Amino acid sequence: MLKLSRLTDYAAVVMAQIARHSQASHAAADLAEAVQLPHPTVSKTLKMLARAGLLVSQRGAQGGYRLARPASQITAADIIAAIEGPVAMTECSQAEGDCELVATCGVADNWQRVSLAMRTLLESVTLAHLADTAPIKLPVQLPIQTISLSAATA
Amino acid sequence: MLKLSRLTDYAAVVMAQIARHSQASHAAADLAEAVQLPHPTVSKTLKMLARAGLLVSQRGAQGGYRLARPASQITAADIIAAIEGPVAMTECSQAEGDCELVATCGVADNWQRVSLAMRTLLESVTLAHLADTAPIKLPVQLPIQTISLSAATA
DNA sequence: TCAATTGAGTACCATTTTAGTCCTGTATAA
DNA sequence: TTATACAGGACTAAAATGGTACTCAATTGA
Repeated sequence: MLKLSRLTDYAAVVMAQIARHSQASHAAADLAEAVQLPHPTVSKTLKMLARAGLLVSQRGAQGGYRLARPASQITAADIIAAIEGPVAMTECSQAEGDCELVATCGVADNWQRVSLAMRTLLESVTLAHLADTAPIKLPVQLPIQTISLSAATA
Repeated sequence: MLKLSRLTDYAAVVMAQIARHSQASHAAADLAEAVQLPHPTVSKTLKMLARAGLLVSQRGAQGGYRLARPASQITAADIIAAIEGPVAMTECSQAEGDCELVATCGVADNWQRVSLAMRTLLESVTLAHLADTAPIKLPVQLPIQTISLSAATA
């Protein structure tokens, strides 16, 4: 379904939770309680986010996690990449030359372009947007016209 | 990695192959040969595409598969949906009310908007685009500006 | 009417991915 | 120095995915 994995979903929720109180340090246990998810799973998610450089961790008493940079500078693509790896629609859009079907495939190039457009879209959504309880406005009818796909659009 | 499943990838390749010779009927075995993939897998993919109404099948000698409608009227979203189900980023963007974490989640609405934008993007890419050996031009820098995400864009 | 062709359907197995748990180690602050 | 809290890794269970095999049904044409 081209879905995010559950862990990625958790990551977004947890990040949003932290972003809403970005001054404080958040212990894994507190976050787990706040979002009603199992401790170990939240903990694992936090570790992945920290390793990806989106969070900084502080050990010891009064320690916890904080955003590594302002919420407006963390994108949805960052969060997804932290958990699932780089956003790419097909095998061959990640690393080129691995697919032995290139000759008969014939759609690789175009998939990569679509993939790129999706990545760009996800990069345009920031954590600040996600954490905002007021819904972001997405003029969803737009892309059809604005993202020109015809070869004529040189 | 927000990746397509391998079967979906196959589906796109096979559809493109059919689209390039849309007059003829294509036997599963021929297609498998053309795209260098195992027969049974291609066969399975074709059946899913046919059930989704993207292909029509003809049994018996000289039978095979043909496009149910012109390639320009079949979208990437159609193909993905045929194999993986509807494009949706999170559990709750498919059917509402199933997630018992709504209260603590706080990002559901915004994810749904992002999801919708992605679906729109995929709907704007047609099989005709994919099958075209000439790469489609995607002005990938555009969306950041054009797809306004700020709440100010009422 | 019969045989060859070709898709339909189903059941099944192997593999991989995903999710979740647990345990031990280490850094920090009070 | 002790309680707190993250780090890391090993491990298990469950689910999704991918692939195979086999049988049935429909169509064509000799």
